[in-house]
Amino acid sequence: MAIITNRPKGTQDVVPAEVYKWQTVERCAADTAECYGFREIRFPTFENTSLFKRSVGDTTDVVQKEMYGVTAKSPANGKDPDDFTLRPEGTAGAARAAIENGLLNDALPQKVYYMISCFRHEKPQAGRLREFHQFGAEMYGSGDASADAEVIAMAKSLLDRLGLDNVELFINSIGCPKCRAEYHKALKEYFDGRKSELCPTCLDRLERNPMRILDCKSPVCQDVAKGAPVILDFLCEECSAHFEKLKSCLSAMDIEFSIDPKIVRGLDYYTKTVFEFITKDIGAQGTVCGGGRYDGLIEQLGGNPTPALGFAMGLERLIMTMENKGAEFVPAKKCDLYIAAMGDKAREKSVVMAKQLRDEGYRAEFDTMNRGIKPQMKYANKIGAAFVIVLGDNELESGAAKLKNMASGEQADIALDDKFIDNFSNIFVEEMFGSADI
RNA sequence: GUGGGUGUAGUUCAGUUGGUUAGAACGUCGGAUUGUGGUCCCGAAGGUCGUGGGUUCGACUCCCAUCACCCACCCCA
Repeated sequence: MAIITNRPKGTQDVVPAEVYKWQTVERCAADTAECYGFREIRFPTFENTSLFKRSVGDTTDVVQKEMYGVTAKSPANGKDPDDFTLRPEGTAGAARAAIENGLLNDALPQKVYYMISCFRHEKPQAGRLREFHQFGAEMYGSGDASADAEVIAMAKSLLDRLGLDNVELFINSIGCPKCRAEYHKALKEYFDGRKSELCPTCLDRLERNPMRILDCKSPVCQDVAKGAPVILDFLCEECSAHFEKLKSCLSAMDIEFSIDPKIVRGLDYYTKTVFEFITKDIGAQGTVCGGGRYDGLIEQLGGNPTPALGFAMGLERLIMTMENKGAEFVPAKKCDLYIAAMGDKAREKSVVMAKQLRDEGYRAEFDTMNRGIKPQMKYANKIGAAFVIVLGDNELESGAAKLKNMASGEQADIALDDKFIDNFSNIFVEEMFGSADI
């Protein structure tokens, strides 16, 4: 407890005993993305603040009250200090990088994915941290609904591979700027008529973004919202056709979904399709994946007009859902051979042997604690060593030692000559995999 | 920003209407005839009971403040 300072609020340490969970999710995500033709992209942890203001939206909560600014202690040459902020999400940075590096001038569609940490200054709670991690995927160039279907299918596929069948898909369309304007007008008219019933925050929303009222958790507002016009009735012909095509694509792929006209999304760049994968198993913050189409963003950021869409998954939420479900993680690899040694000469030899084994790709360990043989055995057991070899004066003299299989307890003779590693390999493969060929 | 809950060993927790050297389990380290792990047995280390005040002869226990963490609202992954 006498620690100099503890971790910042809303951040998390992942100890070695727990990383395997992260690794299984990260590897599975990368594999799935690449299977669908997405390639990894990397971009900075911080960007110019204006990037987020223009993409995520100046009026959103994320931009208004949740961003972490980054300032250098001393601005260079008396110039104005740079205005950077830690990324609160990945879509903006990925889009900026795609434009800046000319990806969008290459063969379309461009499909990218990323594994990043994001930062939002919120009050932490279950499934919500200030530094959190996202697996995201973005697809640039296609305005067709089959692209929406592909992106959703990829997300679904990852969830399936992780063993998460307790996650439900909800989709909606919030239309293009044209039909949304119509809808906003209708919404505003409706709520204006019932202003007196709305909660204070919703009165505010009425001016800024009336669609958010639909999302309000206050029972009174929900009641008022029940009679509100539905976006789907206001979609223009193109948006409506797009949504229909998406639905039939999903059905054709046997991907189950529900339509939820209340899904609005809190980021300004979305158009047409929006979707969420939600679980009820990890508390109030059950959105494990959220995404949608953002056909106007690339142009808004200075690129050529390019339709685009994507999604992000919260890695800690995924892991929590998996833990809760009892889904399987790929266990961490254990030590292959532990070299127990006694006496100076044997200890010296153990250092060399470990190096040679490691050069051949084996996970070898030896004692650096100067402990007796018994504690060494205990340690070998503790770290899950598959085999242990005991080295002492006797062995060095005779040039042979006992190789112990820790699972069975059986020991076999093994020569300590220059064929040692080959011999060990044979025994290792034989006993671990049951056959001599890998 | 607004509510609610919880703070006792590394971890998970006991601790009776306030009573003297604060306990267990797991973990760590060690021992059980000095060269062999896992089970069992024995032992050791490890806590200013979140922090600061107050009440009291006496506080882990009661009161106040403060901090931290957790959960929920809001928002989102």
